[in-house]
This record gives sequence, structure tokens and C-alpha cells, in this order.
Amino acid sequence: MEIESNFIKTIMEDDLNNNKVDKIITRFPPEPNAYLHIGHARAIITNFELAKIFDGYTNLRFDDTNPVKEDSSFVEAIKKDIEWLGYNPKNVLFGSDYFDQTYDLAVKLIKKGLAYVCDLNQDEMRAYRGTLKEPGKESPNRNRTIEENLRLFEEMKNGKYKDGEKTLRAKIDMASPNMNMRDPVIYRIIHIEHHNTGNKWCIYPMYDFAHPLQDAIEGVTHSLCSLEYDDHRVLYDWVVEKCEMPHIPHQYEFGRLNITNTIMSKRYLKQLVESKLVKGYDDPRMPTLTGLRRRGYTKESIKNFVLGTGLSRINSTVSSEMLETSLRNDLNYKVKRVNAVIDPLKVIITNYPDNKIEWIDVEYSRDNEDLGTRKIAFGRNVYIEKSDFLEVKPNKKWKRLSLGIEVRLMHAYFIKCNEVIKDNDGNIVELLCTYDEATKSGSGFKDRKPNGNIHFVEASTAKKSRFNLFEPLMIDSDSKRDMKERLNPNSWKEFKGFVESDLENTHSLERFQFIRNGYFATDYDSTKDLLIFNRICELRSSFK
RNA sequence: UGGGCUAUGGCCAAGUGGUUAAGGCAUCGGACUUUGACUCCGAGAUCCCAAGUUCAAAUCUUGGUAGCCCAGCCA
Repeated sequence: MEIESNFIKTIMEDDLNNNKVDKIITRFPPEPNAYLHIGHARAIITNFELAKIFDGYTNLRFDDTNPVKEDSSFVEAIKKDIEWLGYNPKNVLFGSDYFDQTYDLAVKLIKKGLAYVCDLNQDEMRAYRGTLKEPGKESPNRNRTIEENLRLFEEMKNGKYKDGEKTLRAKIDMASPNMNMRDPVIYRIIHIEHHNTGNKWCIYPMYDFAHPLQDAIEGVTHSLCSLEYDDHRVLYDWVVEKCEMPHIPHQYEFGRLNITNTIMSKRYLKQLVESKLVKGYDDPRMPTLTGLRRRGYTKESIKNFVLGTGLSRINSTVSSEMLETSLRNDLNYKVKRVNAVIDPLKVIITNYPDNKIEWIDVEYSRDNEDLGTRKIAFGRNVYIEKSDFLEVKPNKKWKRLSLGIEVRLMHAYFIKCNEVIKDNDGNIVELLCTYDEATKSGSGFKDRKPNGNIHFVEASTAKKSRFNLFEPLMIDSDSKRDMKERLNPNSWKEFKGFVESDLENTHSLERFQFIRNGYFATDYDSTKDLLIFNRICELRSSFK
């Protein structure tokens, strides 16, 4: 799938046509303090795809200007996720690579009288900043001499002051209606070891100062970010201009991508992991890229999903069905399908010879011959899915087995249910059916139509299997309740069933995902083939 | 009258004054079927509201309305 038409693509085209830029250079700038999730995929894919179609390139730059929150373990995880998605950054860089230059540019600002060292503490600064409707007041330190600022800033750098004792602020406009312009802090003191620069620095630039400079230094032409940075753009431009950067990057904002019922904030994901409600960031129920990968999502499915949702200046909430659909569409033609019965109900074909087993050649996929064929067994005793039988056909939409109704056992024969055997409690334990030899699959039989197709496994040859099925962590809308209560308690369920005989009994633990009521195998163990269980796709609808 | 952003079918989203207002997801109806999948047909919007400009407006103007973001020494 190609990237769809969107406003940023249009801007890039115009910039290229008007010779405002001669090459598109973008960057993906994650802060290494969390795992990437499906929401980040939009930024990654947009940056890389856009640069690619215009024959430009993309840098990966870790925005590591706040050592309090960041960690190199996240750096590796993020790199791995981006690589998994199939993207190769032109350069892998760190914001901290530019600390020397950023420092020099801060000094330059001081020398131009555009920055000053401020002694206000956090509470004071908040009070001085004013409110949304009222202008702020100027800091008492705002008019220090350049020499004094230079001396103080150097002392900050040299570790003379404690955390929070002083800051360096841009001198802009305390009365600006844009809060970001009310003398924003551009450097703060943090005495902590940085994952990249160790203890070399005890002052660190703020995002608003560092980011535009990083973009400018790298020659980024289109700096894409999310909508909430809209108000920061004027500061971004101010920094680039006042620092007299030879290259002028431009910031463009787009909306975030949300998915219905999906937890996507760093805070919640962190909470889930730390409270051990999940087994880690790569728990297959998580919406992280690594979790999705374990759940069986392919990179193509994620890419198609993101490209399919488009890009605009709206924070959109896309239906989770769209994600599932993009996965189904991708898997549909590239993955082998097999039969498994997760929740078995025994069926006896009363008119089929007792000790006979018939082996039927079956394609792994009707849509893709290259996947080859396998043999499945048919015999007197088979298992079908409990949910594929209802004693009384409830409505005309019920395309499964009922008493007196005929269905096709997939790849085999029509069977008709004649009798339902129940235990003393009235639970259905067994069905007595008859088959029609003339209806053998492939025979071209056309005289009657069955009431649907259901999958089965032959009982004597089937292999017992344990299925741990899971579904994504869904969250309901009541945000007041505790996290634990908001999660679906059935997100991880164990079943004991059967797989067809050809299949190794290795597709068990943690390898299946519900899609609605459906399920398919994942590449949790990437040495195994990806599999789909037949009839996953139909199970999207409910048939009550 | 703080500032900024946004508004196209249930959910995304094309559209940049002249089109029967693309497409995807979902839904509903139908065909097909050795997966109720896939595939194939078919159904659905006067584009937030109002007033203007124009031969012509989703697109321009004005005025409303609604939603989101901003008062971290986070990013």
C-alpha cells in the first residue's frame, strides 16, 4: 500500500516544486523512556514513508534531554521495533550528541541579550507566569547583565548549584497569550548520570530549545510532530531564528492515532507492567509493537493499517476492527490454515464403518496454492466445536449444525444430525449423525446445499492440544475505576482441545489470539510457521 | 472577546469554487463457497449551524455552535 494523499505530503510536494527544499529529510524522535506502541507506528511510518516516496531520508534520533526518565534499555527496544517494521534510519542519533553545540548556542543567546539566568524556584516561576487569561510578571532577574548571565550559566554548568536552584530562560514576552513564549526555561540543572553522556553534564536543555536545534543541525526539512506541539511552533521558529541556524527546519503537526477500547498512554502501559497485571511490555495482550508482534501481527498489517487510516490534523479514534481487518487481509493469502477444535463436542457418524479412516488431500489455502497440501483424516468419530451446534436452528442466519439439519464438514462430507445425547443434567455430550457418501468434497455434488460449513478433527488421529487464547487488553470508558477492574478478566483463557493429526503439537502455549470469537496462531516462537485456524474470519459476527 | 487548532455518513478519510461528494472499516441486503473468510453485486451524506458573495460553495466571507490543546525546571 502506498501512503495516501494527505496534507503533509502536499506540503512536501509544494516545497519541492517551489525549490524551497531540494531533498526531504525527516526524523523520528522518540524519547527513550518507554516502549513504542501502535500509536507511535503512525509517526514512524509517516516519517519514513514520506521521505521514501520523495527520495529523501529519515533519521532516528533519541530525544534524550531528560536523564531522569530515560534509559538505554529503551533505546535498544525502540531500535528493534523500528527495524522490525522494516525501516532503516539513515542515521541513528541522540539529542545528547549535540549537548556541546546546544550549550554554545545558549551562550550565544545570552550574549545577544536573549537569555538570562533566573533564580526563581518552581512555585515562584508558576506564580510569575500568570494564567491563561492574565499576563505574567517579569522575573526580578530578567535584566541581569550579559556578563553576569554568562558567569552564572557557566557556574551552572560547572555544578556550583543544586537542582532547581537556577534555570536559564529565554527572554521573550511575559505577556504573550501563548504560555510557551512567557520566558520559557531552556536549561535546567539535573545532577544525575545520563545514559549517554555519563556525568559530563549537570545541566540539560529543555525539549523546546533542543529540538529545533537538533532538527536544524541535522538538516531536517519537515519536522513532524503531534498536534499538542502546535502552540510550540512559534517558539520553535524563535529558537531557530535567534540562534541563527543556517538551515531552517519547519514543524508540522498531525493528529494522534487512537484505537477504540485500547489503552495507549505511556502511563497506563507502565502501570500495567509495574503492577504485574501483564507479563511485561511484550505481553501479547499489550498494544506495544513488541506485544503486537507476539500476538501475530505482521509488519505489513501494521503498515497497511496506518496508511489506511490516513493522516490529518484531527486526533482520530479508529475502530479496532480496522486493525484486525488489516491483519486478516495480510494473513489471508500468506498463511497456512489448519483445523483445530478448541472446545470439542463428539460426533458419531453412525453410518460410517467403524475401523475405517479416510485420508483426504487438502490445500493449505484456497487463495494461495504455493502453500501446498496436507492430508486430513475422516472417520466414524469426529470432534466439532461446541459452539457449532444448537439443538434448534434459531434463525435463518444460523449456518451451522442443528438437529435435523445438514452441514458440510469442511473438506469432507455433508452430515445430518439425527439425535442429541445428553447427560443427566441435560448437557449435550454427543451427537449422532449420518453422512452422505455422494457429497464428498471435490465430487462436484450439487443436488443439495448444506446449511454451512464447519470444521472438525477426526477423533482417533487428532492430537490433544492445550490452547492459551488471549485477546487484547480492552479498557472500558469508566476511567474512574481501578485499572484492574477495567481490564477484561478473560483476556487470557486456557482451553483443552484437538488439532488435526498432521500438526505438531507445538502450537500451544501463548500462541493464539482471539479475534472476536476467532483465533489464530502467532509467531510467538518465530521458528514456527504462522498458522491460521480455519473459520477465524467468519467468527467476527455473533449468531445469537 | 486569553491564545491556538479542528469540524465531510456509525469510525477513519479524499476533496484546494463546477464531480452523480473518492476510498477503507463497520452495518444491512443478495450471489458464490471444500473457511458465514476471501471474491462479487447492491444499499446509505444536501459536507456542524446561519446569513452572505457567485451563474455555480463542502470548498470563499461573516457570525454562531461544538470538541481538543496550552499555566512542567516533561517530551
